[in-house]
Amino acid sequence: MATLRDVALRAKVSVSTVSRVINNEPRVRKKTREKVEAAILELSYLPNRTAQRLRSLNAKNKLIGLVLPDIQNPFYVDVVRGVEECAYEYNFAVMIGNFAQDERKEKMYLDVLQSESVDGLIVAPSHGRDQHIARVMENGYTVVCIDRGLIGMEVDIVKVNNEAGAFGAIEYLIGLGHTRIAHITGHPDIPTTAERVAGYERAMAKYGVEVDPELIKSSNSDYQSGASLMRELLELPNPPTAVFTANNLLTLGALKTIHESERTIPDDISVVGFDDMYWSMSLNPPLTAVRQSGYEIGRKAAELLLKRLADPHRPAVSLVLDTELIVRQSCKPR
Amino acid sequence: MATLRDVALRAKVSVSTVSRVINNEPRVRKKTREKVEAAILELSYLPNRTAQRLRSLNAKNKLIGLVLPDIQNPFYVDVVRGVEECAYEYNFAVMIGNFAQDERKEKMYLDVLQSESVDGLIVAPSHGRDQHIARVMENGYTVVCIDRGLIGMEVDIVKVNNEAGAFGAIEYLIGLGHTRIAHITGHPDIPTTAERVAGYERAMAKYGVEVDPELIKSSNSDYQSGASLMRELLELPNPPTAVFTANNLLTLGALKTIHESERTIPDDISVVGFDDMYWSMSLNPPLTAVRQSGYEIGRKAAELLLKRLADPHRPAVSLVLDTELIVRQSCKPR
DNA sequence: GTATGGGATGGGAACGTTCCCATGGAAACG
DNA sequence: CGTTTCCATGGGAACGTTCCCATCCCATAC
Repeated sequence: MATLRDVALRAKVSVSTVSRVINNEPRVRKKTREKVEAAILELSYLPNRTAQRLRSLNAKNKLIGLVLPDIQNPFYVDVVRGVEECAYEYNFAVMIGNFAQDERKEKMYLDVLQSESVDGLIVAPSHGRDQHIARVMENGYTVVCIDRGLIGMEVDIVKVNNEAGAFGAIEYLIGLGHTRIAHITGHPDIPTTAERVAGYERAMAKYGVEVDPELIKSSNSDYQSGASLMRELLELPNPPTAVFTANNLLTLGALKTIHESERTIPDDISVVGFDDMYWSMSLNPPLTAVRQSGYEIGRKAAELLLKRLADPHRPAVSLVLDTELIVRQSCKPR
Repeated sequence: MATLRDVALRAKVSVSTVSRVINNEPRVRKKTREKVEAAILELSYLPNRTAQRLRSLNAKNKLIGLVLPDIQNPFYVDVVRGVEECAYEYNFAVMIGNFAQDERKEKMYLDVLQSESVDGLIVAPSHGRDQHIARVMENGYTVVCIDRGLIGMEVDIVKVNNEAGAFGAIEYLIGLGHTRIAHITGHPDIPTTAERVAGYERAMAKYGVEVDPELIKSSNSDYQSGASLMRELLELPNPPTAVFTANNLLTLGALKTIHESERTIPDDISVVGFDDMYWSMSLNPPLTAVRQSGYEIGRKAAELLLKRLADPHRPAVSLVLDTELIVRQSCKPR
């Protein structure tokens, strides 16, 4: 591949001048610039980003890292879209690491991205006391957290009001006359889990509905867990009449179990899921869900990161977006 | 961040020696190695991959690029998983570019990844005569194509037998007594589209079912197109009794339209989709689909790439995986 | 005409590595 | 004991940029 030097030789100018041209610096005579541009075209020269990055310490790398817990989860796919679209507009490239809820893998990706000298990172911490991310911040990297905060750290956060979202879902179910409302939650260490449980409990308390501890189930935040926890609930001597699932994957898993058990929704059991998907209305039945826009979260996070890159001394911001209850047909009055 | 030099100073050895340690070269005395390792730990040193990459021309960068047409499509998410898992095992990092079916964006990501001096690329070409990818190969990069080939190029390919997959789906529908079978296909320029249409036509021909051209619809390969093409089909004076949708997104879009029109599947219309999803059984009704394993495709592609990196002179391989018809409940005898 | 200034350009160090080559010393051999 | 060999280590150039500094040229002011 052609280098700066090749272009310089071809255009009969110095390396410095070519560098100035590709960086759009004003101090280049029009004629020179044209000569250089011609040479660039002829050699189909591409700046070597590796060398650029090695050399410059300013935010010129045009690369941001995105570290996600689970790319299988459609929610995070939306986040990717949001981040990417914003980054693209500003000519930033995005490097994605998917750690699949595996903390070792998370650390590995964090290390790799630091080694790549990214300008900044957008991360969904595996839990609130994520040491690895704290370490990254100590190393001077700009970080924006999504979905989950970081305890005791001054850091930009974009998330959703999980407590209120869950509260709304439960309130809705209670309004339909349900009292035996189960909650399939995510992994207990994930901050959003606690927030969603809190919303559940607050709603139950507000309407004086007793919380039966055996109706709150948790293990992991994945499809398998959703399926198996739902099975446990259905096998209870006094099974729930409604279930609130704490994320996408859990919802899908729970639906699978319910369908396998030959029960029908919402006649036998009502379902509200956290996380909406664009194809939720094609589910059986069209799913009533608490929508949080992954796209919006991703986009805002990227904007925040880019802004902070421009002004590192801006105080940390905590952006809490609202959720919306999308009522479809998976719930029925009791 | 600590550099090689810092570590060298701390361990009282030369930079070269430290470099040897981090590259596991044998020619280092045990005592020296331990000294260096201690220093690395104390300074929590991370090799700067940017500098490593700049310097070394061998396949030591441990970075592969993955360029995908649409990360919204669950199929490609599975591909990502497959690639990533294989890469992780070999300590490679993956850099993902999602070009959202936008050729300009595709070129941008291809350029960026070249500029990043990746070791190799896994790409799903936007179409069979993709000039951009050809250019990348001319530049000497190792490329593996997935899902779609590259006309007239000696390149590794991992794909699925689309023609046979489609054939099987149509054969199944004909076996149920359907004759007015619509086909909602993807973008006409995408090679897989043509292959799937060919399978459709071969099946129709084999069983002597007349092909009504107005039942073959195409525009783009996305959710919106699926929805609107399905609408056109339903508005036909003599609507189809079955529909075969050529991918994931088209299927979901078509389902949306059918549900909105208050028709029921499979009573009013039977549906077979290309692409299975882990939650297909939770759709309304559980979807009959042609399964292709994105995970397997991604994994094989990564293996092929890594192998070729080790042996650049290996002749190009074309891996064609089989599809499988998963019969659920979205079809009914006519 | 000389001095002053500023815009355009070139030269070269530096970024953090790798890798070739040089060097020193211990072991092995006669 | 001297010579050879080999292993462990160090020195320093190179990778392709950026950016500081120096230089040169030309215009303007005196």
